[in-house]
Amino acid sequence: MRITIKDIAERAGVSKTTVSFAFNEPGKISKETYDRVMGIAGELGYVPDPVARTLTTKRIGAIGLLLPQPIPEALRNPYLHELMQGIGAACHEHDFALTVIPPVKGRIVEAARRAAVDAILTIGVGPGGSIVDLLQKRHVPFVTIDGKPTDATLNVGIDDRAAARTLMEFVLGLGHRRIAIIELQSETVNEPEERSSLVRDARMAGFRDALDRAGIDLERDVRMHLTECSIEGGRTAGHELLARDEPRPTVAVCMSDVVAFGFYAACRERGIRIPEDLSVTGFDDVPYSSLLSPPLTTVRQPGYLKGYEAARIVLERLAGGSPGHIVMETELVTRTSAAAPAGT
Amino acid sequence: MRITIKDIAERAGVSKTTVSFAFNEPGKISKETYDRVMGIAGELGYVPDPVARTLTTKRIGAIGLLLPQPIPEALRNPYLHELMQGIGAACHEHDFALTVIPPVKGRIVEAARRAAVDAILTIGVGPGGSIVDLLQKRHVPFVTIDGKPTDATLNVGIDDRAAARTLMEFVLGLGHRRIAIIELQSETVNEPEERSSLVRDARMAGFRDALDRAGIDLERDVRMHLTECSIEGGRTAGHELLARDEPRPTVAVCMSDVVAFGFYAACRERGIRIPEDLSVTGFDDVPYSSLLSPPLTTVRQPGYLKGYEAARIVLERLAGGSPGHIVMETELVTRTSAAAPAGT
DNA sequence: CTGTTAGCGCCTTCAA
DNA sequence: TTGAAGGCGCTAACAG
Repeated sequence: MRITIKDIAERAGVSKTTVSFAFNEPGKISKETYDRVMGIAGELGYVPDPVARTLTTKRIGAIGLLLPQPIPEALRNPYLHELMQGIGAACHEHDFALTVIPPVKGRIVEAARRAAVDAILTIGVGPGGSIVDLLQKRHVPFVTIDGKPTDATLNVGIDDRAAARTLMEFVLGLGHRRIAIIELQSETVNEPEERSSLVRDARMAGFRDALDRAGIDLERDVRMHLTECSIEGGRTAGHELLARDEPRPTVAVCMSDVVAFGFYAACRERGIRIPEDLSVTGFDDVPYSSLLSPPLTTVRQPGYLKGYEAARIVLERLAGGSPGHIVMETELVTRTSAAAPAGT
Repeated sequence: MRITIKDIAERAGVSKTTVSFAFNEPGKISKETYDRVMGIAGELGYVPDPVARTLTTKRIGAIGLLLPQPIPEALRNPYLHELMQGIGAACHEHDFALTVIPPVKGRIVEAARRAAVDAILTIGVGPGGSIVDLLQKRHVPFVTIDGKPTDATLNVGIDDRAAARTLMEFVLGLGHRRIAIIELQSETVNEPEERSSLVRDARMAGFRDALDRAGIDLERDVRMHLTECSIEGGRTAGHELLARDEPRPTVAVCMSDVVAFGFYAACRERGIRIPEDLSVTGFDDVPYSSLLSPPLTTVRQPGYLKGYEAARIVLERLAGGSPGHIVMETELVTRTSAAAPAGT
């Protein structure tokens, strides 16, 4: 049997209220009672139960991060680490913990239903989903990251489409015409309706914008590869692409830096030089992108800041405020992994 | 006002129990009542409160990971990402969430005190600490990762000392005599008593074992650099070390891969070639270590598996089992970042 | 199959 | 400064 506030009260010959005060508002009781109560609490090893406490205070001290995939998969993407660091920074300011919430039995709504947190951050969730509906019912303030800004959903994001277009324009400007796009496949865990990836769709639209203008038909002239968002995913895609007999693309446009990393590995394993034999680009600009050889040409987006701002405004909401959407800047970072195609 | 089980019960003309059954054990009530109850719940937007539920079920569905530092700092080390992926895999099997718990006001005990979780994993906490004491009082099962196995604390770890010795022996075998060790500095957030780093101490002991045998005095002949465990920390240490006038060390032995990554950056910025001008070694063998150029010589330890096993056994404990300590294997991974010193 | 009655452990009015 | 009583929202016996 755990020892409770009642035990301490009895042993100290005071009421539960007094014990509660001792722990929460020591100023309200005399030093003598305080000492006596705390002394006994120490002896008996009493620690107030955080859950019971939450039931009345309505604060559990944690903000939830709703993941579209199981934790191991999700954490393979260093971009998420950036996001989490930013969220962690905001948590630090408010002494909050960060609860990472994976789908339950493949269902993200179910996870949202049972999450014991004060506020929630979602990744890539659209406004139409049942998650939004649920969170509203629960009265848990939430903010979407890389979602879709609407009246009903507060969002922190970037203009993925414009950023993707800029990147593709740069690639085209280099002279590339045989292009491969390494696209992110949807998580397999969610229900079909929730499964569309807003980010992927927006980036594809941006690519298409640039391609269209250059007179290139995405469906016909561009080689598409679907892959998991991880080093291994990129590596596999790289091998698949490089193993083909057809004329090799001159550039691999990866939808995420981490995928490009895997691509690097595949290239090395096959003796393909970057960028001499093949140009590679990424998206995100995580710290490793500048460490690899050659440094990766990519689109920088402020992952840390996105996480920080998202957490900050969801906490602001929790406190009764009404912050607005946030759109952040991106920047094309040209390094040496992408060059003009050979024979130009 | 939130809507509660009571509202549903009244509206449906049944007792709270029935509503509870509808949500938890639908088999125990008739289909008709079930439909009626759920219909009303749907209309009114009722979602059972996870916290209230926890008060009686004694299960909140989350396992806590107690961090010795604020989240942003801690997450700068990719080794932690590995650990978390493993923990996440175990969470997945049990439909648990993972609550990352940073120190509260610089105090890790305080964080442990208020964490609303079913079980706890700690990183690098010794058995003597107040944390262990507290967790025992709270009756929260816990397992230490990279801690110290004792009767009172279940631990999952490796033999850091032996691994470090093996690494240093390898370095010495290569012929290096001017050695620099890039050591991890303690987190600054914790109270002095909690601040010692078991891992760092064990690895230093291992280095010393090897050095002693080679007749090298660690205090006198080895250059020590303290640094934060991050890319930036390694980069800073690298610049400090390389900026000196004295004869440059021929090898930099980093206590963590991520520090070595930063060292790579510093070397590149100064035009120092690895390993021609300077050998570099790491510790952990995270995925990026084999992607960088040159691939990093390091000690592999199974981060993912450690996380997985730690979470698995703490959950086993939660379920009433009595698992034992786990010691995992390490392996020296010799790649090309370390070679014989120039002029050998 | 359904309802009644008790708590779970704590905080918080309101009085004293 | 302290105490008594009530309630937070839910589940868990135990009846019926």
